[in-house]
Amino acid sequence: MCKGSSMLPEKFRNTHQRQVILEELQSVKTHPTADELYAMVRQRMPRISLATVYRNLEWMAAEGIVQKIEVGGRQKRYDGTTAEHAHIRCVVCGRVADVALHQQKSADHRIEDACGYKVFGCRLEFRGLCPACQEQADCRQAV
Amino acid sequence: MCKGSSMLPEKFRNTHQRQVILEELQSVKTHPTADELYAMVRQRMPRISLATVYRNLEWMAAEGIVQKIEVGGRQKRYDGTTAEHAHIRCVVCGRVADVALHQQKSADHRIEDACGYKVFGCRLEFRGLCPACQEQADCRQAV
DNA sequence: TTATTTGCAAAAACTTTGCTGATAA
DNA sequence: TTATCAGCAAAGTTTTTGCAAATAA
Repeated sequence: MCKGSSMLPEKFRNTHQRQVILEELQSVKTHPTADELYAMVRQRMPRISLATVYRNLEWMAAEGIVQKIEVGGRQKRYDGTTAEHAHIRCVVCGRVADVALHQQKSADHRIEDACGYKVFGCRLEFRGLCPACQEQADCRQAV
Repeated sequence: MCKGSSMLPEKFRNTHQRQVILEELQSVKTHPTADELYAMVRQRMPRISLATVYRNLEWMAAEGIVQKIEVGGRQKRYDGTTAEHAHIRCVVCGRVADVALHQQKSADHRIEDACGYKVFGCRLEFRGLCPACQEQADCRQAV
Protein backbone atom coordinates (compact mmCIF):
# COMPACT_ATOMS: atom_id res chain seq x y z
CA MET A 1 0.00 0.00 0.00
CA CYS A 2 2.78 2.41 0.93
CA LYS A 3 5.69 2.72 -1.40
CA GLY A 4 8.10 3.72 1.35
CA SER A 5 9.12 6.71 -0.70
CA SER A 6 9.00 10.37 0.20
CA MET A 7 7.20 11.19 -3.05
CA LEU A 8 3.50 11.88 -3.12
CA PRO A 9 1.30 9.41 -5.01
CA GLU A 10 0.66 10.47 -8.61
CA LYS A 11 -3.05 9.89 -8.57
CA PHE A 12 -3.59 12.91 -6.32
CA ARG A 13 -2.78 16.50 -6.93
CA ASN A 14 0.66 17.48 -5.86
CA THR A 15 -0.09 20.92 -4.51
CA HIS A 16 2.57 23.29 -3.35
CA GLN A 17 1.11 23.26 0.15
CA ARG A 18 1.16 19.50 0.35
CA GLN A 19 4.75 19.33 -0.83
CA VAL A 20 5.94 21.97 1.62
CA ILE A 21 4.14 20.37 4.55
CA LEU A 22 5.79 17.04 3.76
CA GLU A 23 9.22 18.59 3.22
CA GLU A 24 9.08 20.46 6.50
CA LEU A 25 7.88 17.42 8.41
CA GLN A 26 10.62 15.27 6.92
CA SER A 27 13.26 17.92 7.62
CA VAL A 28 13.05 17.51 11.39
CA LYS A 29 13.32 14.67 13.87
CA THR A 30 11.22 16.37 16.50
CA HIS A 31 7.80 14.89 15.74
CA PRO A 32 6.00 18.23 15.68
CA THR A 33 2.37 18.88 16.51
CA ALA A 34 0.09 20.24 13.81
CA ASP A 35 0.47 23.81 15.04
CA GLU A 36 4.25 23.53 15.33
CA LEU A 37 4.37 22.30 11.76
CA TYR A 38 2.00 25.10 10.78
CA ALA A 39 4.48 27.62 12.19
CA MET A 40 7.32 26.02 10.24
CA VAL A 41 5.38 25.93 6.99
CA ARG A 42 4.18 29.49 7.40
CA GLN A 43 7.75 30.75 7.16
CA ARG A 44 7.70 29.53 3.56
CA MET A 45 3.98 30.02 2.85
CA PRO A 46 2.60 32.81 5.03
CA ARG A 47 -0.95 32.49 3.64
CA ILE A 48 -1.42 28.78 4.40
CA SER A 49 -4.15 27.91 6.88
CA LEU A 50 -4.02 25.57 9.84
CA ALA A 51 -6.95 23.65 8.35
CA THR A 52 -4.85 22.85 5.30
CA VAL A 53 -2.09 21.52 7.51
CA TYR A 54 -4.54 19.32 9.39
CA ARG A 55 -6.22 18.10 6.20
CA ASN A 56 -2.96 17.18 4.56
CA LEU A 57 -1.50 15.51 7.63
CA GLU A 58 -4.64 13.44 7.98
CA TRP A 59 -4.53 12.53 4.33
CA MET A 60 -0.82 11.68 4.32
CA ALA A 61 -1.21 9.56 7.42
CA ALA A 62 -4.07 7.67 5.77
CA GLU A 63 -1.93 7.18 2.65
CA GLY A 64 0.92 5.84 4.75
CA ILE A 65 3.26 8.65 3.78
CA VAL A 66 3.70 9.89 7.36
CA GLN A 67 2.78 8.58 10.80
CA LYS A 68 0.36 10.07 13.25
CA ILE A 69 1.70 9.66 16.78
CA GLU A 70 -1.10 9.54 19.30
CA VAL A 71 0.82 8.69 22.44
CA GLY A 72 1.13 10.94 25.45
CA GLY A 73 0.50 14.63 25.77
CA ARG A 74 -2.51 16.62 24.74
CA GLN A 75 -1.92 17.05 21.02
CA LYS A 76 -1.23 14.54 18.31
CA ARG A 77 2.24 14.56 16.80
CA TYR A 78 3.42 13.65 13.34
CA ASP A 79 6.45 11.71 12.17
CA GLY A 80 7.82 12.14 8.67
CA THR A 81 9.06 8.58 8.42
CA THR A 82 7.02 5.41 8.07
CA ALA A 83 9.74 2.96 9.12
CA GLU A 84 8.48 1.06 12.13
CA HIS A 85 10.15 2.34 15.26
CA ALA A 86 9.32 3.33 18.80
CA HIS A 87 9.57 6.65 20.58
CA ILE A 88 10.97 7.57 23.95
CA ARG A 89 9.91 10.70 25.77
CA CYS A 90 11.91 12.29 28.57
CA VAL A 91 9.70 12.70 31.63
CA VAL A 92 11.59 15.84 32.66
CA CYS A 93 12.16 17.91 29.52
CA GLY A 94 9.60 16.31 27.18
CA ARG A 95 12.16 15.62 24.48
CA VAL A 96 11.23 12.75 22.14
CA ALA A 97 13.75 10.44 20.48
CA ASP A 98 13.42 7.53 18.08
CA VAL A 99 14.20 3.95 19.02
CA ALA A 100 14.83 1.35 16.32
CA LEU A 101 12.95 -1.92 16.80
CA HIS A 102 15.05 -4.78 15.52
CA GLN A 103 13.20 -7.44 17.46
CA GLN A 104 9.90 -6.51 15.88
CA LYS A 105 9.20 -9.72 13.96
CA SER A 106 9.83 -12.08 16.83
CA ALA A 107 7.90 -9.82 19.19
CA ASP A 108 4.92 -9.92 16.82
CA HIS A 109 4.93 -13.70 16.93
CA ARG A 110 5.10 -13.75 20.71
CA ILE A 111 2.12 -11.44 20.86
CA GLU A 112 0.16 -13.53 18.38
CA ASP A 113 0.77 -16.60 20.50
CA ALA A 114 -0.20 -14.73 23.65
CA CYS A 115 -3.55 -13.27 22.62
CA GLY A 116 -4.69 -14.91 19.41
CA TYR A 117 -4.76 -11.71 17.40
CA LYS A 118 -3.07 -11.50 14.03
CA VAL A 119 -0.54 -8.69 14.48
CA PHE A 120 -0.01 -6.03 11.80
CA GLY A 121 2.17 -3.61 13.71
CA CYS A 122 2.53 -1.63 16.86
CA ARG A 123 2.99 1.78 18.35
CA LEU A 124 5.25 2.11 21.29
CA GLU A 125 6.41 4.91 23.53
CA PHE A 126 8.85 4.58 26.36
CA ARG A 127 9.03 6.99 29.23
CA GLY A 128 12.44 7.84 30.59
CA LEU A 129 15.15 10.33 31.33
CA CYS A 130 17.27 11.68 28.52
CA PRO A 131 21.07 11.81 28.88
CA ALA A 132 21.04 15.57 29.51
CA CYS A 133 18.51 15.28 32.30
CA GLN A 134 20.31 12.31 33.85
CA GLU A 135 23.36 14.52 34.32
CA GLN A 136 21.37 17.19 36.09
CA ALA A 137 19.55 14.57 38.13
CA ASP A 138 19.23 16.19 41.51
CA CYS A 139 16.41 15.86 44.01
CA ARG A 140 13.87 16.98 41.47
CA GLN A 141 10.68 14.97 41.36
CA ALA A 142 10.17 13.15 38.09
CA VAL A 143 7.04 14.28 36.29
CA MET B 1 5.07 5.53 44.83
CA CYS B 2 2.13 3.34 43.88
CA LYS B 3 1.03 0.73 46.35
CA GLY B 4 -0.37 -1.53 43.66
CA SER B 5 -3.59 -1.74 45.63
CA SER B 6 -7.10 -0.82 44.62
CA MET B 7 -7.51 1.28 47.77
CA LEU B 8 -7.31 5.02 47.66
CA PRO B 9 -4.43 6.69 49.53
CA GLU B 10 -5.37 7.73 53.04
CA LYS B 11 -3.89 11.18 52.88
CA PHE B 12 -6.62 12.36 50.53
CA ARG B 13 -10.32 12.48 51.05
CA ASN B 14 -12.09 9.35 50.09
CA THR B 15 -15.21 10.85 48.60
CA HIS B 16 -18.14 8.79 47.48
CA GLN B 17 -17.67 10.00 43.92
CA ARG B 18 -14.03 8.99 43.84
CA GLN B 19 -14.80 5.54 45.21
CA VAL B 20 -17.60 4.93 42.71
CA ILE B 21 -15.53 6.11 39.74
CA LEU B 22 -12.73 3.73 40.72
CA GLU B 23 -15.11 0.83 41.34
CA GLU B 24 -16.81 1.28 37.99
CA LEU B 25 -13.52 1.57 36.13
CA GLN B 26 -12.16 -1.54 37.82
CA SER B 27 -15.35 -3.46 37.14
CA VAL B 28 -14.80 -3.56 33.37
CA LYS B 29 -12.06 -4.64 31.02
CA THR B 30 -13.12 -2.35 28.22
CA HIS B 31 -10.85 0.66 28.89
CA PRO B 32 -13.67 3.22 28.76
CA THR B 33 -13.40 6.87 27.75
CA ALA B 34 -14.20 9.54 30.33
CA ASP B 35 -17.71 10.00 29.02
CA GLU B 36 -18.39 6.26 28.89
CA LEU B 37 -17.29 6.01 32.50
CA TYR B 38 -19.43 9.06 33.28
CA ALA B 39 -22.46 7.22 31.89
CA MET B 40 -21.66 4.18 34.01
CA VAL B 41 -21.15 6.19 37.19
CA ARG B 42 -24.30 8.21 36.60
CA GLN B 43 -26.40 5.11 36.95
CA ARG B 44 -25.30 5.01 40.57
CA MET B 45 -24.84 8.76 41.12
CA PRO B 46 -27.17 10.69 38.79
CA ARG B 47 -26.00 14.10 40.02
CA ILE B 48 -22.28 13.60 39.40
CA SER B 49 -20.69 15.92 36.85
CA LEU B 50 -18.39 15.05 33.96
CA ALA B 51 -15.84 17.48 35.40
CA THR B 52 -15.65 15.40 38.56
CA VAL B 53 -15.02 12.29 36.51
CA TYR B 54 -12.23 14.02 34.60
CA ARG B 55 -10.71 15.49 37.75
CA ASN B 56 -10.67 12.18 39.55
CA LEU B 57 -9.36 10.21 36.60
CA GLU B 58 -6.57 12.72 36.20
CA TRP B 59 -5.79 12.55 39.88
CA MET B 60 -5.90 8.75 40.07
CA ALA B 61 -3.67 8.47 37.02
CA ALA B 62 -1.16 10.85 38.63
CA GLU B 63 -1.29 8.80 41.84
CA GLY B 64 -0.66 5.62 39.89
CA ILE B 65 -4.01 4.10 40.85
CA VAL B 66 -5.23 3.82 37.26
CA GLN B 67 -3.65 4.23 33.83
CA LYS B 68 -4.45 6.81 31.22
CA ILE B 69 -4.32 5.25 27.76
CA GLU B 70 -3.48 7.82 25.12
CA VAL B 71 -3.07 5.63 22.08
CA GLY B 72 -5.25 5.80 18.99
CA GLY B 73 -8.65 7.30 18.54
CA ARG B 74 -9.87 10.74 19.46
CA GLN B 75 -10.51 10.38 23.16
CA LYS B 76 -8.29 9.19 25.96
CA ARG B 77 -9.18 5.91 27.60
CA TYR B 78 -8.66 4.71 31.14
CA ASP B 79 -7.56 1.38 32.49
CA GLY B 80 -8.40 0.31 36.04
CA THR B 81 -5.26 -1.74 36.47
CA THR B 82 -1.71 -0.49 36.88
CA ALA B 83 0.07 -3.74 36.06
CA GLU B 84 2.34 -3.05 33.12
CA HIS B 85 0.83 -4.53 30.00
CA ALA B 86 0.21 -3.67 26.38
CA HIS B 87 -3.01 -3.31 24.43
CA ILE B 88 -3.99 -4.73 21.09
CA ARG B 89 -6.74 -3.18 19.01
CA CYS B 90 -8.53 -5.02 16.23
CA VAL B 91 -8.32 -3.00 13.03
CA VAL B 92 -11.70 -4.32 11.90
CA CYS B 93 -14.01 -4.24 14.92
CA GLY B 94 -12.11 -1.86 17.21
CA ARG B 95 -12.08 -4.31 20.11
CA VAL B 96 -9.21 -3.80 22.58
CA ALA B 97 -7.58 -6.62 24.52
CA ASP B 98 -4.79 -6.73 27.09
CA VAL B 99 -1.42 -8.28 26.41
CA ALA B 100 0.85 -9.27 29.30
CA LEU B 101 4.45 -8.13 28.93
CA HIS B 102 6.76 -10.67 30.51
CA GLN B 103 9.85 -9.51 28.69
CA GLN B 104 9.53 -5.97 30.01
CA LYS B 105 12.71 -5.80 32.10
CA SER B 106 15.06 -7.09 29.44
CA ALA B 107 13.42 -4.92 26.82
CA ASP B 108 13.99 -1.87 29.02
CA HIS B 109 17.69 -2.63 29.19
CA ARG B 110 17.94 -3.07 25.45
CA ILE B 111 16.27 0.30 24.96
CA GLU B 112 18.58 1.97 27.47
CA ASP B 113 21.57 0.63 25.59
CA ALA B 114 20.12 1.74 22.28
CA CYS B 115 19.32 5.37 23.03
CA GLY B 116 21.00 6.36 26.28
CA TYR B 117 17.76 7.21 28.04
CA LYS B 118 17.03 5.83 31.50
CA VAL B 119 13.80 3.87 30.99
CA PHE B 120 10.96 4.05 33.49
CA GLY B 121 8.27 2.23 31.56
CA CYS B 122 6.42 2.07 28.30
CA ARG B 123 3.05 2.22 26.65
CA LEU B 124 2.41 -0.08 23.79
CA GLU B 125 -0.46 -0.75 21.44
CA PHE B 126 -0.50 -3.40 18.77
CA ARG B 127 -2.75 -3.28 15.75
CA GLY B 128 -4.15 -6.54 14.54
CA LEU B 129 -7.09 -8.76 13.77
CA CYS B 130 -8.98 -10.40 16.62
CA PRO B 131 -9.85 -14.10 16.47
CA ALA B 132 -13.49 -13.41 15.58
CA CYS B 133 -12.53 -11.16 12.68
CA GLN B 134 -9.91 -13.62 11.45
CA GLU B 135 -12.64 -16.23 11.00
CA GLN B 136 -14.73 -13.91 8.91
CA ALA B 137 -11.67 -12.81 7.00
CA ASP B 138 -12.99 -12.41 3.49
CA CYS B 139 -11.92 -9.93 0.84
CA ARG B 140 -12.61 -7.04 3.13
CA GLN B 141 -9.96 -4.34 3.21
CA ALA B 142 -8.31 -3.94 6.61
CA VAL B 143 -8.82 -0.46 8.04
C1' DT C 1 -13.88 23.69 61.87
C1' DT C 2 -11.58 23.99 57.66
C1' DA C 3 -9.15 22.55 53.72
C1' DT C 4 -10.54 19.70 50.03
C1' DT C 5 -13.88 18.41 46.73
C1' DT C 6 -18.13 18.82 44.09
C1' DG C 7 -21.50 20.59 40.59
C1' DC C 8 -22.38 23.86 37.40
C1' DA C 9 -21.34 26.70 33.78
C1' DA C 10 -18.20 28.82 31.04
C1' DA C 11 -13.87 28.73 28.75
C1' DA C 12 -10.02 26.64 26.66
C1' DA C 13 -7.68 23.60 23.62
C1' DC C 14 -7.57 21.04 19.68
C1' DT C 15 -9.56 19.41 15.37
C1' DT C 16 -12.96 19.20 11.70
C1' DT C 17 -16.20 21.03 8.33
C1' DG C 18 -18.92 24.06 4.93
C1' DC C 19 -18.44 27.03 1.49
C1' DT C 20 -16.39 29.81 -2.24
C1' DG C 21 -12.71 30.90 -4.98
C1' DA C 22 -8.24 29.03 -6.79
C1' DT C 23 -5.57 25.64 -9.18
C1' DA C 24 -3.21 21.24 -11.03
C1' DA C 25 -3.59 18.27 -14.64
C1' DT D 1 -12.09 22.50 -18.48
C1' DT D 2 -13.16 20.55 -14.21
C1' DA D 3 -12.61 17.81 -10.22
C1' DT D 4 -9.74 18.55 -6.40
C1' DC D 5 -7.85 21.54 -3.11
C1' DA D 6 -6.92 25.88 -0.32
C1' DG D 7 -8.29 29.61 2.69
C1' DC D 8 -11.38 31.45 5.82
C1' DA D 9 -14.52 31.29 9.35
C1' DA D 10 -17.50 28.87 12.04
C1' DA D 11 -18.72 24.82 14.51
C1' DG D 12 -17.68 20.53 16.82
C1' DT D 13 -15.45 17.65 20.27
C1' DT D 14 -12.94 16.82 24.27
C1' DT D 15 -10.90 18.55 28.38
C1' DT D 16 -10.00 22.08 31.88
C1' DT D 17 -11.06 25.82 35.07
C1' DG D 18 -13.39 29.39 38.30
C1' DC D 19 -16.36 29.76 41.88
C1' DA D 20 -19.78 29.10 45.48
C1' DA D 21 -21.81 25.42 48.08
C1' DA D 22 -21.10 20.90 50.13
C1' DT D 23 -18.48 17.66 52.73
C1' DA D 24 -14.84 14.41 54.85
C1' DA D 25 -11.93 14.27 58.55
